[in-house]
Amino acid sequence: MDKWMLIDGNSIAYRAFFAMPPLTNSAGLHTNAIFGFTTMLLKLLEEHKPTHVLVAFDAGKVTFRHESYSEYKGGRQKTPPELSEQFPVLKELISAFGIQQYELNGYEADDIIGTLTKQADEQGAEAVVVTGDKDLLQLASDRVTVAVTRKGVSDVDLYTPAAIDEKYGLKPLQIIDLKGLMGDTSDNIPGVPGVGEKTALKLLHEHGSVENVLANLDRLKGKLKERLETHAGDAELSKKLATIYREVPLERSAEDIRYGGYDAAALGEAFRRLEFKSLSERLDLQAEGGASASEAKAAADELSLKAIEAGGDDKEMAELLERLRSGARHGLYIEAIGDNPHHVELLGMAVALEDAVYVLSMEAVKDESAAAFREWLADESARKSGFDMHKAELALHWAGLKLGGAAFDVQLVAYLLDPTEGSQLLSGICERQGVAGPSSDESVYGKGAKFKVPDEETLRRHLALKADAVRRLEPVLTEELERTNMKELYVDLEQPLSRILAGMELQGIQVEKGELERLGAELEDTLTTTISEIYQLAGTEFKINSPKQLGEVLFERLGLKATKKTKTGYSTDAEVLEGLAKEHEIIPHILHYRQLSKLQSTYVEGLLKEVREETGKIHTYYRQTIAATGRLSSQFPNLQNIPIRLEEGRKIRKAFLPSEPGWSILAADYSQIELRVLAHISGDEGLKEAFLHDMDIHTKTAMDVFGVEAGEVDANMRRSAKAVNFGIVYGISAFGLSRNLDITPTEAGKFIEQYFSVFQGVRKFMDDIVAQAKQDGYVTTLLERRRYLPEIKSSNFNLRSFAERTAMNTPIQGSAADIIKLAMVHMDKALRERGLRSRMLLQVHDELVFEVPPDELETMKQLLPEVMSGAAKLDVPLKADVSFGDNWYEAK
DNA sequence: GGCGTCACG
DNA sequence: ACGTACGTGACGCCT
Repeated sequence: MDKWMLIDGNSIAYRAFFAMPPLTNSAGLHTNAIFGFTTMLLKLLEEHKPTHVLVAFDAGKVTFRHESYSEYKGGRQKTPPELSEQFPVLKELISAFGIQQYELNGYEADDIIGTLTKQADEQGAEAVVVTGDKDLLQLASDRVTVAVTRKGVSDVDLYTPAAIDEKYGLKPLQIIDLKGLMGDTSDNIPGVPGVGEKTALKLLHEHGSVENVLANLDRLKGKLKERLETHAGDAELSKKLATIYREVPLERSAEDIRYGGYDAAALGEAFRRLEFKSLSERLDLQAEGGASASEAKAAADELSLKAIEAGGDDKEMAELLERLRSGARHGLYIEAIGDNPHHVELLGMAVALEDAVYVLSMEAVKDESAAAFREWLADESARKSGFDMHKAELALHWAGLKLGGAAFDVQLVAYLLDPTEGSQLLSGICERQGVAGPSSDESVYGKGAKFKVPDEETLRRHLALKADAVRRLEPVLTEELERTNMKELYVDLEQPLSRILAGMELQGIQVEKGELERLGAELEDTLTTTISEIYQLAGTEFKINSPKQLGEVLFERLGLKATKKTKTGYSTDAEVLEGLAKEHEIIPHILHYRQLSKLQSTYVEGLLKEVREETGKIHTYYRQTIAATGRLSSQFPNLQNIPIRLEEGRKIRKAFLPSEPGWSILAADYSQIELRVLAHISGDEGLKEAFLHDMDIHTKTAMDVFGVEAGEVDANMRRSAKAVNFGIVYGISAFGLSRNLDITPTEAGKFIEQYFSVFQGVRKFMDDIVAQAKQDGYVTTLLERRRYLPEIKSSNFNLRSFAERTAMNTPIQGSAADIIKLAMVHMDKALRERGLRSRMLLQVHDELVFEVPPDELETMKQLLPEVMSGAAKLDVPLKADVSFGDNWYEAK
């Protein structure tokens, strides 16, 4: 039977563009969308073996839809130039594939595809529609399947009418009604405000269509009814806009789009120009009967999967161990479910070898027959390749198991290769690297309330695919690390650090619940009186924590003047309130309330919930693959934002203690590390001079900017200079500085100009780094950590400006992060070499916190600042100030 | 789940 | 003319 494949060209190109990391050939042409498109195309051709193929594109800016709604697709971001330049090349490539493409003025690709599926249906052919846009689900029928890309491009979900029914409980055509109610921001289709997918589905399950919903409004009530009444017209219009037109006057016949395979010579040439080496090799291999990308996936599907269960035949276990002990290249995957690794559920693990994947249930791992396997897991000298072994190490620890010898971590390496990639999921990493991978966790487990562990067979297969993906990713990622000069950063810094972090987290920090509870009780008292004062002054009771209600009280009931608004209403943030402080007696009380309630909910109640009953300790989780600059982040709870600036909050730190009697908390923080880094990388003579003489940098800046002597710098001048210094580190703008100092942008601009005329090396650095980012597409830190800034070439002012500030800030913040990470690795080594019992507990970006036995206090007071300042050799000295006490509060 | 707010460096 | 300072995480409210 004939099978037509109809591809929504614009949609897939867009998806590919945003799913792939930036990629250019040596001529400077961006190629990531083309690469993603091609990877997907190859896979689809292999999987579906279509007899007819067509790629449809949108043509022109105006379609018939604009006649009924001129705002259609309005407000949409302009196609980034990095993508537009790829379209002509993509179209050539599609021709080299021997595939027909088609566009028609006044119609969108959807309409062309809709018309063709109708024709396919009439001719009794099957069709598969490929798109990134769920709107096209309306085309599904007995013969038409819609393949929608899932989080990127290389994976698709196949929607038949049955699948649509299962997922949405709707018939394909009702997708139009769904969109009519929900709207679609990306196409500027309004829908009904406040109606999202959930509400829309509920309405449609009950009434079937937009028209029926509107006809039965009397059966609804409240806000929803109101909104549907007000926006009935929008809903009807939106439905109309979402309806695909299936009578496009096409000038193509079925015969025109018959697919006869690609022209190897033309395609080879196109790949060479694009510098798609891996794709080229795959196709060459394919010509010789080797494995193509899609065949690799097929091979993965046919993995030889060996399930190892508790009390089972131990022949396979013996076989696995023998091969692991011989150092066979492998991929290890340990499935830990849950966000907090100190409280996860382990579902099993898998070890992939070249020709087989062994999947072990947790019972099997804990079984007496698996003693040798556990020994291998724990063996520090047995090199392991895995995925997020940091989390795995914690999870296994709490399950009474050890993980040692982590040597290659796919997640950590993927983070280094592109730290801005939101979540480093294995499925996404595979996609970006063009390697066959597992389905997304979400599709296997579901999410949120629907989370469910699947049947054994599905689970085993999922784990097997993950372990196998890890095994196949290792060489690919290693090559990437080398290409980007980050091998050393990984091997000598990030990988060892991940083990140190796990150690700190497992150690935990002692917290005295009694102290928190005392503070909580005090807060409670003050809160109670503050609340009643606020109610009294407002003349009404309301939820002070609700910005909506607070706004109504302040700006409507009390008639204060609203100075700023947010998306949803009045802004009531501290800046606004401080501006109103003199206008009404209630304002200081509200500010006070805010401060106390933050302390109570986040720091007293929040922290109390995190204290482990058995040990009285809090175990945070440092995340090494989140921050785009290379910093760590801390979760469950966040111990990097414990109050310090205001005395009331600072008292929280009294609850953090050493875990052994008589020990001390020792802390050391870098002094002005970011400005010292700036002095180093900019080479600015004035700035270097200041640090070589260990001057107060803000006073020195004030002297130079205001042209006065040290004695003439008053508090206000120093404050301004300090703000300028912050601004410099953040990637200065007159607007930002003006807001911070509460002066006009013009005045701020003068400050900045004055600063740059004194610190000319800094100005040069700022100019150069932006130019370099534009040229290379990325910036780097001291240790070659990389951050891509594709938006630096954007034609959108905001996006571009943001990227420029990031280009200035990331080398500074990121190098500072590199340095303290180095200090952690050096410190860990120093402690072990000297046989010290002191323990590293916390890192707070420029500060390290230890617990120290009394007999080591003197040693540590020397050693710690020494190691920290010696972590990197810069053109200016690094300085660390050390302090200690009986708790974290006292160590100041 | 999105938003506003606020804690830290 | 544009309209933001850089990097994070947690809480309460509201829909």
